[in-house]
Amino acid sequence: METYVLKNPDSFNLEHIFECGQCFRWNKQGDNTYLGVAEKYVIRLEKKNKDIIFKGNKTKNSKFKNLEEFVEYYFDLNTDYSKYKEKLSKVDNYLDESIKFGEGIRILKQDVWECIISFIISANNNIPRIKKIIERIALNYGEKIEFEGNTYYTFPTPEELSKASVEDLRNLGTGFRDKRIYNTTQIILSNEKYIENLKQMKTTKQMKEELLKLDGVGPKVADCILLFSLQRFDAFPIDVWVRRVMNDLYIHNEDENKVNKKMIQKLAEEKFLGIPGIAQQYLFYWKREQEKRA
DNA sequence: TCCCAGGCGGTAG
DNA sequence: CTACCGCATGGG
Repeated sequence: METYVLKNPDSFNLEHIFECGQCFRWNKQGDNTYLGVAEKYVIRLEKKNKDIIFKGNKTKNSKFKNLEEFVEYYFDLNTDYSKYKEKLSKVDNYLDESIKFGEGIRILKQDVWECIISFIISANNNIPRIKKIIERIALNYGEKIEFEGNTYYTFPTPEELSKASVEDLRNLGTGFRDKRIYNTTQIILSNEKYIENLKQMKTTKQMKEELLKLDGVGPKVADCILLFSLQRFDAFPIDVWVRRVMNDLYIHNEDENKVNKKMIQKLAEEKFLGIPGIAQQYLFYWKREQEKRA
């Protein structure tokens, strides 16, 4: 078991980070800590006074030297969010308010492969069920990690997941997404450098075109992968919540379902100073929490 | 029972 | 190119 303490961090609120819709494997515990599995680590985060205490354990296959190194990477600690918040706050009162509401949001640097499969599963699905399916995949095909006397499972590698047949995937509750997961696993497995090549591409557009070739990856899923695992802050995933908040604030169409995606995309590009992905997270979190409390 | 959920792929026009 | 439809599954 490893421990790491982050002293008085800026823009770092556990609820904001883990409930803003970017991840599926982090869960709030009864004692207000957050517990999750990421890369080859299982980690518990606890806020103590102004500090964040990380405790975790990993498998032998982690690419990271230690917990500190992983935390620095995964939570993107070298990115200064105050600068983004300052810029976006000036856009208008809505952004200002949503940033005040979710001031502690950070966009995680999640594993690209896990993100691809997770968001393929997200299509026409609800969040509790998405989380359950991902947990079942990890339980059946991932690697064990012991922590605090309990057993956790990593998200499987492409090699590990390739052991699942289409039928196996169906039996995990993936529904019609079974073939998409299977096919995409095969594509990525057949190109050893797929992820590496993707990361090296120069433009977001180039990356997106590549992602769209994968079975089960359309425009929205591709944008989620770009934003949540490839640090493409110019990606702007439009889901029902983003459509709703953009319509409510800027477009005012009677029927939000009739609002054209292209119109929203264009508006985001014009308004959000080249970092619409970050703006999206504040707006998404703000809107969803409002709705939950209503 | 019916409806919906962080879309996508396929097909028709 | 856009518009629509079917899709597995489980919870409300």
